[in-house]
Amino acid sequence: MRGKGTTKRVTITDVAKAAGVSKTTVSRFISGDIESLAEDTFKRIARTIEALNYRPSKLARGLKGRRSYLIGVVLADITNPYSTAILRGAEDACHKHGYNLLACNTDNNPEKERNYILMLQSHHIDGLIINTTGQNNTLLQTLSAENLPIVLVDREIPDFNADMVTVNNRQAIAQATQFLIHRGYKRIAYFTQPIRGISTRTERVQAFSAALNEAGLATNQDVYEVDSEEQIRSSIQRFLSSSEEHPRVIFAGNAVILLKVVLELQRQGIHVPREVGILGFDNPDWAEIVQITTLAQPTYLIGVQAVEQLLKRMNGEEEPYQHIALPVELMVRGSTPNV
Amino acid sequence: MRGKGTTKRVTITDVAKAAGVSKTTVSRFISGDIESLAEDTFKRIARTIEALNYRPSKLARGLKGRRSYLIGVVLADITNPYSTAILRGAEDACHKHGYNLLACNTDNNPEKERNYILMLQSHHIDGLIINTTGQNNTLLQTLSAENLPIVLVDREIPDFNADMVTVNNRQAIAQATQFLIHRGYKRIAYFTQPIRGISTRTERVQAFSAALNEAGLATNQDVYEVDSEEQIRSSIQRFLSSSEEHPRVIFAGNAVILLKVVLELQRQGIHVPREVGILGFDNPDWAEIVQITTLAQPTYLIGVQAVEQLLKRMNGEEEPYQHIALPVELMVRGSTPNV
DNA sequence: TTGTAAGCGTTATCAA
DNA sequence: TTGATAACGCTTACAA
Repeated sequence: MRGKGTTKRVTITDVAKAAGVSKTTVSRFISGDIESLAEDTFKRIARTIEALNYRPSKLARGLKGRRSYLIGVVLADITNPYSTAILRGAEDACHKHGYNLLACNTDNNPEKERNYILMLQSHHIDGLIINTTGQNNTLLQTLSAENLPIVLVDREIPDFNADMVTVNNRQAIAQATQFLIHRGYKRIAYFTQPIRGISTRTERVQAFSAALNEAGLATNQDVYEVDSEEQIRSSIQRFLSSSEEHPRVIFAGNAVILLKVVLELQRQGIHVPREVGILGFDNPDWAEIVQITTLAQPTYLIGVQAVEQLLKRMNGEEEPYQHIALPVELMVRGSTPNV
Repeated sequence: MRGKGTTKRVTITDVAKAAGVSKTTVSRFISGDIESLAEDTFKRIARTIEALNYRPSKLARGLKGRRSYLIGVVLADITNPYSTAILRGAEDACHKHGYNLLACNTDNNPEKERNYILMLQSHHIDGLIINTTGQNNTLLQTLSAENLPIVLVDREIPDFNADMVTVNNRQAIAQATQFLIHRGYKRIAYFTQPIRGISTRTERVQAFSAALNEAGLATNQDVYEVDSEEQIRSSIQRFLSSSEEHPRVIFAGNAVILLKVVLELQRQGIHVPREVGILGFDNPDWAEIVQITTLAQPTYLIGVQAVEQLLKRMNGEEEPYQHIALPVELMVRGSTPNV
């Protein structure tokens, strides 16, 4: 009973009474079990529901053991346009199927993540979409074993059996790196957020090194794990002063790093692309304005697919777990001219 | 029962049995009613809960009539950085208090909005935060009358009694307009998304006209309601060709319009700020990169405040409804030089 | 085609 | 300090 006065909710019992039938019959109506209802009864119930303005309680339905119509989404950072787009896609898909989304934000903090997972569990979510820190694998395993459908997005967990929706990071990185080499860049620096065992970041760095090796270019020394402005500033300086004799370019591992790098270059008055080129993973809307070459992920689609996959599992599909890898598109813009 | 095999959830009954006490006693433990528990009992229950890995069901608690620990957030567009930031703030505040957020996206579509509100109701949400289309006022009134705490963010509803968290649009617009005039601009065009009775948009346009009038400048003919790229293109042309003899500037009513306008100017090769200045309401992260003067809203704070206000109401606070108007900050950048 | 009654996991009331 | 028991609003065997 919130607030002051108490207005009680219209329940299935009210409808049953008013329509002169049993709760069961009304329940059948609600669940769409129409065939087993006399036409007359059907109409009467329909009218009554309309008149009383009745809305079945998903809460009560959920408790009884079927579905809560709730899907949990646990993301590392809601503010990141990448996450937002996923959220958006997932939300649309949910709405289409009568589900609601419980949105959680972990800030890449494993404890917060754990906390959220437990909260979601206590809400009896029907499925979980998670962009995980990778530090709560046991808990996730348990939930999965308890038959909670889980879809991992963006990041994988080794030896974890679950559906996954990601992009093909290796291929994307290879494509972009080769593109840069073809354009004539001799020194390529890869800037990433701290790797910390996060699969996506590891994969991208590895693919980057592999692509450089394959092209016979120096490797490894040009991977920078950065986070703070200070780190970014010093890394940029280190890279630029060590590569003065060559055409060079910075490859930013995601949109967050990309933004910070661009801002820092600007602050230092370093001209793009004359002094250094730039290419970014993720394609934030401003990349077009600033004319930055990017790898665009189908983020919206990732969200939609994750929900679709969840729904399949919730409906009892038994097929082996799938790893859906969606394609990434290279958007060539002005920040990476031929050199 | 989702999936295939069925693992049943650990319930309060299991704990009670294992600990050799009644459900009631365990319930007391859960609800933090510690004083009425013997120390021995307390410890035993604690151990049992730990051992069985028990998590109380918020669903069941919700049904029983207390709280669902769910707060609904209905936003016009989750992708808009403005909305995202609110979501982020609200999410943080919720988490702090053990609540979860049900995130909904209406695309400014009144029917979708109505749909969502009803869905949220059926989940027994404890409170609602809404950035409304303004077309479901009756429904909102009803819910409010049924004691659902509601907080309006960003947009108001005339004659609607509820708490509100917004920014002071009039003051912000006045400040920015005067700033532009002081800088020497003689023609100022205001670009807004279709107004359609949305309070925020109306207010901003009115404040804009008022500020121009006060300064003795021509008014009204320079307000453009735009949405599609086509409309933006033609409006820009109309404005520029009608103002050739004066220093001029475009005032974008929000971040969505700002982005579109900047892109369009770029496509047409129109130089900012030499040929036309730009100022935007909202302060997306890329505004710093492109050096655009903006009005920055404390979006994160809006989300936090909305939740705090909700919690107060849920805890029975009876004070008159409040309208919290947070300050906007003018971020002066390169797109509006002295002319 | 419809209804009865038990139960989902909690909390509230009343007794002990 | 503890416990029985009846709700909360719905679904689901099982009957009729």
